[in-house]
Amino acid sequence: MMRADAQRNLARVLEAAEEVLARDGLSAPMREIARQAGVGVGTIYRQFPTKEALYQAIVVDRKRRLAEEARALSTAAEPGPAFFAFFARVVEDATAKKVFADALSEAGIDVKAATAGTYDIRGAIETLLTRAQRADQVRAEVGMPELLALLTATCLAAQHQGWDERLRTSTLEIVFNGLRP
Amino acid sequence: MMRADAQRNLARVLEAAEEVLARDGLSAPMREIARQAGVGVGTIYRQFPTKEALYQAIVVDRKRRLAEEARALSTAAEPGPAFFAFFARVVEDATAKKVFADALSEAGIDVKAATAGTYDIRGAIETLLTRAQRADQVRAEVGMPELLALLTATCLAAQHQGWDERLRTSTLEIVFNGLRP
Amino acid sequence: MMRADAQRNLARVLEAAEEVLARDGLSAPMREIARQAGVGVGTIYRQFPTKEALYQAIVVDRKRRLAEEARALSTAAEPGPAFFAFFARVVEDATAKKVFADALSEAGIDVKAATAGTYDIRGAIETLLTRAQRADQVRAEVGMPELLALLTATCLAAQHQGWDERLRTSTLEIVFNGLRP
Amino acid sequence: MMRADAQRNLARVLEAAEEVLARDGLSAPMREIARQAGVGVGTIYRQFPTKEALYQAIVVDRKRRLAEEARALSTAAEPGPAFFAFFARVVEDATAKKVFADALSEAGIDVKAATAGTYDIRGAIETLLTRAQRADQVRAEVGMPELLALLTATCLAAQHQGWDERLRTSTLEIVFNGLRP
DNA sequence: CATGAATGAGGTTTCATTCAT
DNA sequence: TATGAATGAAACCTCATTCAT
Repeated sequence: MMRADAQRNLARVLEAAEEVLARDGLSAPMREIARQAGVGVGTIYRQFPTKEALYQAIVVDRKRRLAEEARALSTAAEPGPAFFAFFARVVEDATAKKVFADALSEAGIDVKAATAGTYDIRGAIETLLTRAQRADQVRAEVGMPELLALLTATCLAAQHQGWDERLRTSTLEIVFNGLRP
Repeated sequence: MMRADAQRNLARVLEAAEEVLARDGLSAPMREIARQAGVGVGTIYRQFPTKEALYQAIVVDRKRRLAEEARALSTAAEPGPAFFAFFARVVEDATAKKVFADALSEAGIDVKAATAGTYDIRGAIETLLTRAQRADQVRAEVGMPELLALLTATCLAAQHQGWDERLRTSTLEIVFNGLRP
Repeated sequence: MMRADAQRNLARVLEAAEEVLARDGLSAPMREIARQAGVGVGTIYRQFPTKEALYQAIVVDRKRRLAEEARALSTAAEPGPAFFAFFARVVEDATAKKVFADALSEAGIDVKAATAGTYDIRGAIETLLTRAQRADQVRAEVGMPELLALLTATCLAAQHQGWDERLRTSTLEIVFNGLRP
Repeated sequence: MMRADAQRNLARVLEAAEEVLARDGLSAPMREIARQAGVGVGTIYRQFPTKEALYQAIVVDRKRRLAEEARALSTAAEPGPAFFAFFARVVEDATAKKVFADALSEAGIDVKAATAGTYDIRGAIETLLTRAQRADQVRAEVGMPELLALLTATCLAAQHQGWDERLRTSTLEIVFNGLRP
């Protein structure tokens, strides 16, 4: 009973935090997050000892979903479309729900440390890349650093500038052109 | 006579603000900027009535330099290399000196309004693009929205993740490949 | 349960504010009020979003007490003494506890708006006046504007100059002579 | 030449200070006074070492004018009308040009000390009072303390509430009735 | 265990005063 | 001598965090 309650509270807090922080920026008050979640601030602090910890949790949560999507596509029949679909999906996600990558970078939080060991998002993405390259759908000289750099870049800009679907599609088309052999 | 002093102080303040804000983010205390500039906080507030105003001034200053570079390249003999050199230069700039585009977006500052009318950075970039397209060095379907989106994206990521020269070069190569016909 | 604590704190804040502001004027630091009340500054700001709001609250509180006194006397057997007793009482109050009418005027606070609808102090005073005039204890040509003007005048001066009881009595005697038929 | 300049500057500063402080209250910035006077703040500080000193100077100036008026009326043929005319004149003055008596009280400035020895405003007023009493136009039991209390009271209220001529006349009529035998 | 009132350090901003020009 | 830029203390106010209820 209690565990169910706690679980639901945690989910509500994460959801509220994601929404509020996306809307009002990293400096949004904890009060506002609590209000949005319909709980007291103390309830948040029970789960997350610090505001930073709450941010980390959001990122971890998002990375978890990202890793799931990557893994789901890593066994697709067609490696090329799977790879580009994942890329497009991530950017779309960033536009709609925000990733906070920038905010987190700015806050000096070490995201890698927080997610290490929990699940292997990097490995999942690498699988998508390698398979696409083996299928000759992505140029061989594209490495993980470049891929992550491009992913981050498009996510950040999509989020910051609020790319609409049209702009997102046409811009990604250029990037995809650059990735293809 | 005092004017010279004021001018020098203003320059020092802008320089210090750029450095401190790049280092500590948008939430860096004004005190720190003042200390870095070697002036009192009141001196900053005399020139910039608000923290936001200071940010705007930095962005305006940076845009001015950008516009100058764009214009300088807009009459180059080879439009293609000029275009890509400008792109690379902007991203390099973002890595080294920061642009604060993200911070400014987050703060809800309308950068366009602040720079409108002073100089035409957009026009200067458009000239570069058009000339490169006429020289068949850039695909015809690339428009200003896509170009600005890609510029913003790479600048943001380069700044956030601290791209080194190697990563910058290889990543931009992919983007440039995408832009070329 | 916490409500009781908050209520007591609110009372302490109002009391402290009244005392400190009466002593040090409108420019007394909030810190001093907080110290006097034995709370943190944040506690005051939780109840009163702004310094002005705190002032308003004090005035409203004082007006409430004034209205109560006026109403209590409005059914007295002898309308004349009741009227003059009220007048004297208000001035005595101003001397002892301050009314801040001046401070509030200076701050540009619309006191009437703040108290309107809550209780009818003006009506209560008008009743006292009308009854005293019907009993032929106050000249017929005295209207509410003149009465309020005289009340304000004596309160302000009593507060500013710190009238002692002797001066208050003798000065009011002159004013009362002027009000009597 | 210089002396003439300085004299004119001093007058301009005093006038500007009176206007600005009357309009914006005691907390008006020195900058604003300087701007209104058309001089730099340094020029004010050359004449008045401190803001308080400037206030004092304004009060002294006003008292000087008041004393002049009192003396001018102290030899009038009819002591009664002279006395009441002076009273009315002072209140009218307070309405139009403000006296800052309250502001000065609030600032804790000892006005008496500042004016002592320079001219005898108190003596001039006392002469008016005594002559009016000898002419049986003012009640004998009215003393200087009561008179000054009433003057201050009406001036303060007139200033604070912005008495129009009508209210001023009718209210003073009541006070004058109280002063008459 | 959840709540939200209280805390108080620290942020932005103002302004009396000084002093180089 | 007049100016106004610079100073920096101190004001108001916010908000992460704690803790009594």
